[in-house]
Amino acid sequence: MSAQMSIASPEEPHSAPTLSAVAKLAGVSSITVSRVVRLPDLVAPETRGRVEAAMRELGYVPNQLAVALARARTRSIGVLVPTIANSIFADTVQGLSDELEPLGYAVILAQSRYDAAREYHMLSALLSRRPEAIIMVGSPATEDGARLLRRAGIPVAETWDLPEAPIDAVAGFDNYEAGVAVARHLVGQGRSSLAFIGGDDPRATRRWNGFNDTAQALGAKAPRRLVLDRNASGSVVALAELPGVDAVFAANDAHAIGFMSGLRKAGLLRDGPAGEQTVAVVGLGDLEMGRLIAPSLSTIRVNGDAIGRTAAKLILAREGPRHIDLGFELVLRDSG
Amino acid sequence: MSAQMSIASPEEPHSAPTLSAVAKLAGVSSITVSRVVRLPDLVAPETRGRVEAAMRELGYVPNQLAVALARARTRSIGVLVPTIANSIFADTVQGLSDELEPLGYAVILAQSRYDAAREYHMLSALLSRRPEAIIMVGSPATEDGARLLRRAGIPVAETWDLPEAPIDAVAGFDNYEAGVAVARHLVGQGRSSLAFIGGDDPRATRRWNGFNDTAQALGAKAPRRLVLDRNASGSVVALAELPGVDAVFAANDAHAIGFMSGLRKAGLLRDGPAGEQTVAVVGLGDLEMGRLIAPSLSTIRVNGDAIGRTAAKLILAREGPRHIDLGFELVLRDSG
DNA sequence: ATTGGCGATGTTAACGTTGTCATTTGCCAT
DNA sequence: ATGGCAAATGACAACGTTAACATCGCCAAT
Repeated sequence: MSAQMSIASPEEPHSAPTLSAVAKLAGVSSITVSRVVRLPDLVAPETRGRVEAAMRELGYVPNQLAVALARARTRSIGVLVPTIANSIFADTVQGLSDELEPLGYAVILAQSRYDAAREYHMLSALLSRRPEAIIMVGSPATEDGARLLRRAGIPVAETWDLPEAPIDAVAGFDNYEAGVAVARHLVGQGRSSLAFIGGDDPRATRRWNGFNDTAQALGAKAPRRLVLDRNASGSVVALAELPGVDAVFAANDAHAIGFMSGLRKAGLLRDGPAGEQTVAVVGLGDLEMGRLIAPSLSTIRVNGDAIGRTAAKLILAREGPRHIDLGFELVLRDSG
Repeated sequence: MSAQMSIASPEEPHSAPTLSAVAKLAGVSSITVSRVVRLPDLVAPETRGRVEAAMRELGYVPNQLAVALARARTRSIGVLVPTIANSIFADTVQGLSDELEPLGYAVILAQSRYDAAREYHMLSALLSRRPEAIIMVGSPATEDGARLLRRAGIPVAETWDLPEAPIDAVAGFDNYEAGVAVARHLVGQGRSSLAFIGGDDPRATRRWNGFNDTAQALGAKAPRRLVLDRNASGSVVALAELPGVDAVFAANDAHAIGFMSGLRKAGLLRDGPAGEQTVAVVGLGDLEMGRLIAPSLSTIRVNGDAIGRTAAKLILAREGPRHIDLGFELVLRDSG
C-alpha cells in the first residue's frame, strides 16, 4: 500500500482545499473568504461566521505559494551554512530562526559542505524559491556565486567574518585578529613553538594568518599548520604530528577538545592552571563543553547566537549600519 | 541609503527576470524558453542557442513558486525540530538534508522549542507552504497538530521515538527500552540509589519510565527524577540536589557531561574505569565529546544521522516498511 | 423624491509558470 | 501535385491567490 493511500481520508483522494472550495461551501465568492482571512473587519459578522465554519470544516490552510506569487512576497529567507551538525553554526541558525519565525518568515536551509560547486548550486536553488533575503556563513567562494547574489537584488548578510568587499550586510568578527590575540597571549606566556590545527576554509585560514604573522613578529619560531579534515576526532592523533610543540591554537573548540584528548593519552595534561600545562591549548567558539571539561578550555569566545540574530535584524532593517563587528573575547581557563 | 538601493544595479530597479523577459530578448515565445530549460531536445539548436544567450545575459533563474503552483509540486519538505542548537537533532537535520538536497528538495526548517502552541503554529505555517512531506522529531504534542498532519494528505515521518499510533512513517528507537537498559546495567553493577536527570518532554519521560520501572523491579530504591530546564549547565549543580545517589542516567550527553563537571568539582570523579566511580554516569546520544573527555562517558548510542537519512528515505518511498526501529546501543566507558 | 456615501460583496486581471492543444513549415512517398 | 507526417513553435487556460475596481442596497441629508 502506498504512503499516499495509507493516510488518505476515507472520503476522496483529496488535495488541499482551496479558497473557492471554502467559498462554495459558505455560499460566498472566494474574495470574501480571502478577506475573512486577511481583513476580517471588512466582512459582516454573520457572513464571517459562516465562512469560518466552512474553513474549519474543510481544514482550510491558505496556500502560501499562491499568496507569494500574487503579492510578490514569499516571506521566506534562504540560509546557507557549510554544515549544521556538530557545529558552531547551529547556534547561528537557531538565533536567526528565533528572530525570523515569529515574524512569519520561513527558513529555507541549505548546506554547502565547504564545497564551492555545491555552494553555487545551493545558492541558485535557494534563489529560485525567491527568498526575500539570504543569510550565509562566510562569503561566496566564487565570483559567480557573488554575482548571483548581487543580481538577485535582495538583502544579503554574510556572517562569521568581515569580508573586505561585502555584497551587502555583514555580521561577524575579525578572524585575523582572533589569530593575533591567541598568538600574542601564547608568546606572552613564554611559549615559543606554536602550531595551528584546523580546516583550510577561508575563515580558518584568516585565523592562521593572524596567528602566524604575530607569532613570528614576536620572535617565536615559525608556527606549524596542520590541516585536518572536518572530522574532529582526527585531531586526537594530531599530537603525533607535532613533536616539540608547546602551544596549540585550534580553529574551533571541537578540534581543541579532540587534541586535548590526545594530550591526555600521552600524559601531558595537568589539572592545574594554564601556566603549568606542558602544551597549552586554545580553541575558538566557546562551546559549553569547553567550560565543563578538565582542564577547562581556554578559547576565543564568539557568540554564534548573536551573529544569527544580528544578521536577521540586518536583512530586515531598511536603514542603519549594515556592517556589524560582534567582536570576540579571549577567555583564559586552565588549558592555556 | 536603504539596503535595496545599495545593491540595485545601476540600470533599473529590477525585479527578477521572467520567462517572458527572456523570450522577448531572444525573439521567441515564453513557452519556448520554458522548453529550453526543461526539454532542450524539443527546440532547434539555433533557437536554443539564442535563448540560452538571453538567459545568461539577464541572469535568469526560474521562479520555483510559479513552477510549483503550475505543476502542484513544490519540491520542498518541512522539518520540525524542538531546537537545533547544541543538540543531538542537528545530526538528524544534516542527515536528512544530505539525502534530500541532491534530489532537488528544499528543506524548510522550523523549531517548536518544546512548546505545544508554537509547535501547532509552526506545523500550520509549514503546511501553508505545501511541502511534499513533513519530517518531525517526536510526535505532535496535541491532537490538533496530529489532525493537521493527517488532513494534509502528505507523507509524514515521526522520528526519535516509536509512537504507538503513528500518523504515517516512523524512524526512531524505543526510548523506554533505553531506560530499561541503563537501569539494568546500573543495578547489575551493584548501584542501588539511582537518579534520572533531564527534561520532561515525551521522549525523556519515556526513558524515565523504563528506567524507573526496571530499577524498582530489580530491587533498587525508587529512583529520583530531577527535571532540568533546557540549559545544560543547570546539570552542573544537580549534584547538590541528589544526596546519597550512586548512579545517574542523564537524558542526554550534554546533561551527563554537565553533571560530571559537578562531580569533578566535588572531587568525586576518578580516572579509573566504571566500577571505581563513586557516582556512575550514563548519558544518551553518544556525542563525540563524551568519548574524548576523562573519564570517558558511558552512553546510549543513538545514530541521529541515520535517523534523518532513514526518515528522508521513508517519505520518498512509495512502498516498503514504514516503521523502522534504528535501535540503540549501550556503550560502556569509564564513567559508569 | 433625489442624491451621496458607506458598508458589504463581487468581477476581472494579474502573478510566472506548465499542460494541452493548435499551427506552421518543409519534406518525402505516392 | 498532394496528402501525410514530423519537427518546431505558439496560443490559451489553468494553478490559488490578491489588487483594483465594480456593483448593490440602504439610509441620511438635501
